[in-house]
Amino acid sequence: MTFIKPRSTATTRDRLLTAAEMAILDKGFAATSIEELIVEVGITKGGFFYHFKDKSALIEAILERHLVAEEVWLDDLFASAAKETEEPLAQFLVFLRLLQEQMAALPDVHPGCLIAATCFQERLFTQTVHDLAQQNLLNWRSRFHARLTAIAKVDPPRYQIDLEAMADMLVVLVDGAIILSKTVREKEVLPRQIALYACFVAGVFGDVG
Amino acid sequence: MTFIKPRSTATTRDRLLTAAEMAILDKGFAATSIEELIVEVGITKGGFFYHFKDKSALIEAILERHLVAEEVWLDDLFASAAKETEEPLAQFLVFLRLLQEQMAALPDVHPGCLIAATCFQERLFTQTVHDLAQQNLLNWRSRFHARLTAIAKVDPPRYQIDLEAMADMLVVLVDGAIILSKTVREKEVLPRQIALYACFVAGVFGDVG
DNA sequence: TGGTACACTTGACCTTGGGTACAGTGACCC
DNA sequence: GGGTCACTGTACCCAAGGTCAAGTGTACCA
Repeated sequence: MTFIKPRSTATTRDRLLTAAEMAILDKGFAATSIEELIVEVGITKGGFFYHFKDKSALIEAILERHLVAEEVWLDDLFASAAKETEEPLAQFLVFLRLLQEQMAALPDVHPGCLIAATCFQERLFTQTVHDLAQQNLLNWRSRFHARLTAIAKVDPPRYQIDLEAMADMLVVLVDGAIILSKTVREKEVLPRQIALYACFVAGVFGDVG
Repeated sequence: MTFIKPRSTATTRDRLLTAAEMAILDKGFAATSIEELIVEVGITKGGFFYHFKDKSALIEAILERHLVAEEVWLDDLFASAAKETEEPLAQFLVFLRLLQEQMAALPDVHPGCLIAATCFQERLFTQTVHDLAQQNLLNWRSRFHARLTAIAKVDPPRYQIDLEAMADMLVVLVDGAIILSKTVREKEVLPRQIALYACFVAGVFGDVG
């Protein structure tokens, strides 16, 4: 009766993470039970707690993995943009266009932002989780801020502007657009906001007709 | 032993709503137990379920009350702005300034947006809750869109711009800024984003130096 | 004055789900 | 052939959501 699958090293843990990430983005952390995850992955409760000491450890691991993946993804987008042009403003606008295209290409409403999902569950998570989320957003902020500073050096802004707030604005727009998009069930919201942000940037630094 | 307080009509229900709203904004819906609410309000479990058939009914009621309060608050801000000037663009900019001031005056990081808190808990709530949230955001969208259209009639935009996206942008910015603000624990984020949005609006429609 | 509706209380009980504990067990590795 | 890894299986605890039925003081109304 005891059907034992071949030893699967880290695969089971990874499949657990993937199943959990999808379920959490889909319906939220609290609504995702350990039970359904182990059924999906095909292990038992003991197996789950062998990998993660509790539910919080699970979301910590998801966030960590997510952070790395997102970093790579952002790097790729920046690299693609850098291939097209060397001029900082043009490069940033290409990056925004790529970002917009990727968001528009998603089949459904954006599955949602893990950070935001954890943000409204304060007491449910450990400090580590909140620290990871913070680190992630600060990373976006500083990356965009560096770009904007580089742009401002070449193309000084037409009027006095808060570059740090402008860097934050993209982060904020993405998270906010996901909320609006999910709530009103319109997938165009996110790409449209990115496009509008690009307009803003172009209007501040460039000469738009 | 049975200590019976004077009949309190709707007060108990209202106190329950207030306690729940604060707790939910503070730590999330899932982390808020019925137990702690009834202790705070000083009733028993039976009393709770007398007022609300379940936890979902509680958040429905909170959202309903919130929707009304927010509407009044928005109306007041618009009315105050209308007192200062009649010109649509100037009026909207005054409104944004007032909004910014109110957000900056909050003692802490903004307690958070109920809509966003529900958005990432899809399966935990009833359809009614999501419909209420949707209605709320669509209300903001259409209000701001009406303002922007009025502005565009008097001061045509300097370049082709998507006014609906621009209306959404304010909604998106507020929700997104709350997330960023809560996550990185910087209360200035929200007022700064509103200020930046005002810059954007002024830059699109007005003549800024 | 008496009746009825309201706003609860009390307490017993059920279920789900997170979490613990621990003794196995097959596969793989040295 | 011994140890470790990656689990299984079982049994059990606790918190929290939720149900049910019977009771009780208060207020208002006829």
